[in-house]
Amino acid sequence: MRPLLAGAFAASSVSLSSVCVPFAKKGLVNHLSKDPCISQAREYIVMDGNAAGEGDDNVDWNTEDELEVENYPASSSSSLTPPSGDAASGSAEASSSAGTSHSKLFYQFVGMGFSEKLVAKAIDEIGEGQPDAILEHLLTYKVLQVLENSPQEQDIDESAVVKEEVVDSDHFSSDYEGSFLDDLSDEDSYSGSEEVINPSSEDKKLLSLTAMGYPVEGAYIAIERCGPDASVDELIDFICAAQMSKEADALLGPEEKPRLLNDFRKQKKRKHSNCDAWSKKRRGEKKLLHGDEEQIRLPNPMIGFGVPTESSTIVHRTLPEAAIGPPYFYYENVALAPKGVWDTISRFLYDVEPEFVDSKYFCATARKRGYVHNLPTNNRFPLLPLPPRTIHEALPLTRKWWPSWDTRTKLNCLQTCIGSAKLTERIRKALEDNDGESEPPLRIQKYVLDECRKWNLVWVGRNKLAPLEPDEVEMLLGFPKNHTRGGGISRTDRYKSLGNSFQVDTVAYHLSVLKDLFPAGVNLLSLFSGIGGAEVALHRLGIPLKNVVSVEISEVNRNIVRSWWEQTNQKGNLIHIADVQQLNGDRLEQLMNSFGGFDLIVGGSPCNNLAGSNRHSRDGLEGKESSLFYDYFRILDLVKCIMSKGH
DNA sequence: AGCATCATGAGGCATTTT
DNA sequence: AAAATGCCTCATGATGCT
Repeated sequence: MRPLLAGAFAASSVSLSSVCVPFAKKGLVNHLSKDPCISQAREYIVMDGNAAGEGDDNVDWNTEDELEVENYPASSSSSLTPPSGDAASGSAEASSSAGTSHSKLFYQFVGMGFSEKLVAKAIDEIGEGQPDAILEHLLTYKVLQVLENSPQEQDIDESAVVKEEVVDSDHFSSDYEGSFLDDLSDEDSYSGSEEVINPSSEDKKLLSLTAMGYPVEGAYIAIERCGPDASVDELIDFICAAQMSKEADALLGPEEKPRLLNDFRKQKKRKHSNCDAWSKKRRGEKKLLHGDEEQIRLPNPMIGFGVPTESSTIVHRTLPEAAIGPPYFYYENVALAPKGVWDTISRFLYDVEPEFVDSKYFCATARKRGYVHNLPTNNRFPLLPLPPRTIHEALPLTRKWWPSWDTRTKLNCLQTCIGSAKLTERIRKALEDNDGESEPPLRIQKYVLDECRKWNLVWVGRNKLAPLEPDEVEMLLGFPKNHTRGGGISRTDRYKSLGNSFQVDTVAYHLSVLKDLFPAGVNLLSLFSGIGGAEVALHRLGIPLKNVVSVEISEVNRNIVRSWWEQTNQKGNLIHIADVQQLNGDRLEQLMNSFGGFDLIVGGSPCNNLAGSNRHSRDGLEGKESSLFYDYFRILDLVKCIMSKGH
């Protein structure tokens, strides 16, 4: 069910029941009722000016022209340049605002598997303020449509799919039909003729359940697990049982000792096996046994597909067809995201298994991150010289004051804030109270160590602890000294920009395989560039940067990258773009035409709604900033389409 | 307005104990 | 098994200063 889905939006409109499921599950429905995307949509309507009142007809993004535009990222063959010539040459404001207005709520529903036309219509009729109502509407509409046996909408969708097939035929080639059928049938139909029948019954059950007040996601999961033959009563039983024993998830792991890699591959094999064989029955059994859906789990130790220091077995992996480049892509975010986030990310990014790596295997500080990429994994090599691997090596001056009872050898994750002076003062007082002894009491040791670990404090004097200096953070993360210094950036912003950045040695190790592949250099699209972690990594690897399109919202960060670019005597071109949401297909195509496409797309989208340190708005992938992940996917998919079109 | 400073837990996994 | 404990986390918002 997966490959096509991520491959193009159009695919998601094929079959509601099979495609919609993964996106309707955990969190999405709930998150939709939160405000970020909705408020943005509201803002847009207000700004748009022509939405006088709640009228259905006045919202211009539902006109036919706009629908044409909406379709272009999906059915790319029809037009990557919108059909209306004036749209291409139109003002930047007009085209970009039309693009951004759909990017959140609209794309979320489209991502759930509803056709763009349906979604636009539903949003138009109901309004952005009631996402749940929109969802219900979409489900109801789909069911009614099937019941009434009016294939109009489906005809439209299928035609869209046919277009897609033409475009992506080289990607899917012989595999295409298999995965496509997989997508359509998924759970049941052994022959294409049943496709219409069974989904309808499932949808009917779904509608019944939701009408009875059961949550949509629960109903979906129940149907998925109990199979299409289950009665409504059975489904209700399942939902109740699931609610009563939520801890069933915990059973997921024990016997599957091997790391995530193996789990994941097991899971994936079924998808790539022939479409007929792996029956829903088998799948249902497994899922019933294990409680909830299979989830991506973090490996232990967190060394991904291998790190230079740990002599591990060489890992081979098979990428899903849809994931294979060009271009190469590399996506990064925090490993310890809320449940289900990485499942969603992986699903969008062509079902590529995330590589979870802790940078403590590369340097003196921990940094647990997940990387989704389609790069080769053999013959990687690390940056030289190897960075210091312990605190003592990295910060030799602290050794003199480091007490024996502080057994830390690695720092914890470098974040965006540092410990306060009040805190280090409190610690100093507590230590001085027992200064006569050779060692402070265990209770004090415990207190001090807890604070040291929490705030990454280091010993700079007798009883004196301090947070790291910005240049020390630069060094630990693999950036050149003073990389973020000067040029109008404040100290606070330095910590923030650094805390949000890559660990260069880690990323460079992954990107090192590109050196042989692109001896003449790469064209790089760098989304959410920040302070240029990817650029620095490639440069230090000795991979020439030919053309770099860097998208970064923060002006101080852009200045940092610009400054670095000039100081390192780059021969290529650096093009800065501020807002990732303003980057549309036209602009991309224009850029790519000028230098022949991108070789690599790198990006780490905002983590602040995912990170554990966030007390206020850890809203998950649908959070205000973290939902920009969907723009990474959107742009990556656009580039893929454009690249395949060009060849 | 910009900057620095400070206080503010929960979620989730792993490990240990009961 | 189940409960308790340990441990870690690319942060936000309020406040006061210049």
